[in-house]
Amino acid sequence: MPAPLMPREEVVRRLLEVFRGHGFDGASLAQLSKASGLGKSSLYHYFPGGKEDMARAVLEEVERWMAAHVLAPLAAPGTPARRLARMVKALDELYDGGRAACLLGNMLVGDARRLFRKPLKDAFGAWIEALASVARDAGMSATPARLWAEETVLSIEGALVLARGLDDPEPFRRVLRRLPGTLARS
Amino acid sequence: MPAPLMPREEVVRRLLEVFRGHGFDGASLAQLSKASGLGKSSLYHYFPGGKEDMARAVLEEVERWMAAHVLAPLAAPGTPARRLARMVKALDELYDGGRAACLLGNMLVGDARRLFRKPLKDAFGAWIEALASVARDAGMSATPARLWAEETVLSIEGALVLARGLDDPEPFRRVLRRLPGTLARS
DNA sequence: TCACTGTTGGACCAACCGGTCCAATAAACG
DNA sequence: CGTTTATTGGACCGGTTGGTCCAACAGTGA
Repeated sequence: MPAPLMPREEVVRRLLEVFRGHGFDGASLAQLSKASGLGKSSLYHYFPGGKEDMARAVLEEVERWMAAHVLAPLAAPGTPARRLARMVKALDELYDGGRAACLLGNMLVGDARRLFRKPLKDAFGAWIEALASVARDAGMSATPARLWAEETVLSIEGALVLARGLDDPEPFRRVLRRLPGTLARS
Repeated sequence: MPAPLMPREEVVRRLLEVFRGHGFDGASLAQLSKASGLGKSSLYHYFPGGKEDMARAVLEEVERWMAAHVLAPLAAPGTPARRLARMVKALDELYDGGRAACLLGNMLVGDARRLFRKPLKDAFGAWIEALASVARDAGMSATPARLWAEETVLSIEGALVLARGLDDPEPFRRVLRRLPGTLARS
């Protein structure tokens, strides 16, 4: 029983890059195979359900990543500003300073949206709830906290779209830079 | 020389719906043919360059639509608030109250982004410039006006993403509702 | 009426799609 | 060392892709 040459986690991470760049429909098995360095057979060994399975694993990886680098820091002890700052730093890396697209956002296009409606909804929902919790800790009452949280996620997603549209990562960086201030000012 | 049964404009509008729902990669010729009611041959008569040509025509149609329903109202005489309100109304219809996706946004995924980089950049750029002009008319100086304009576009795009992610058009409606106020307050 | 001509459907094509299969491999164990 | 077995590459499958082609069509002008 030979150990796998590449840990499944690493495979998933490579698949993620393909889906993130091309979306679900646009990601072909040939690309997925090339990017992962695995033959089709090995790919189907890891993911018996084919492309849909791969995308599902990628989404779960994103959920894990979010839990570790976004939800956990937001829920950790510390001042709201400090907790937000840790999320900002993680997002800046995840999105390569505004140069990379959002996997979740790209999964909302075409068949993928129907296929992954629930995990997508849950991911956005969890993110918003974690942010709202921080806002409440900063003294906001429930409803404004929720609205601020939605607006925050919305700004980040919108910034990624605009950054790709204008071919300039600046809008994304500006949104991240301003983010902590929006909490204090509200 | 028989007149075309369907004006080219109407064909393009039908193709738009397919691209907007499935993105460029996800839109197949079979879907495009069915949605337009045209056989492949007729489709290639209208668009000799194939799918890329169709997408280009769709993008041009969007540019025309934007010019008529967004840029023109924003540049028209009237108070800034009134001009903004007219754009808001148009956008609310275009995006079906937050239930429909953004064609421009979906064109940023996969090969399409490379293919249509320039028209996409121009479309976003023109939109932002028209908004910035309104902001300047409202008394803002150049730089804040530009920032406000970018933030406005970013909020709309982000709201569309979030609305689709949460499966709830409310974030989009809220952004539109609040939009006029953001100008006054800045 | 009839030739003309822009338009049409759909057969057809090679290439690629997602997916299956199996012989060959190579670490672990006896 | 040989057996076992999880893992592997890649040939292969039917179906679909984007794209081509052409015979038939239907208004128009003479």
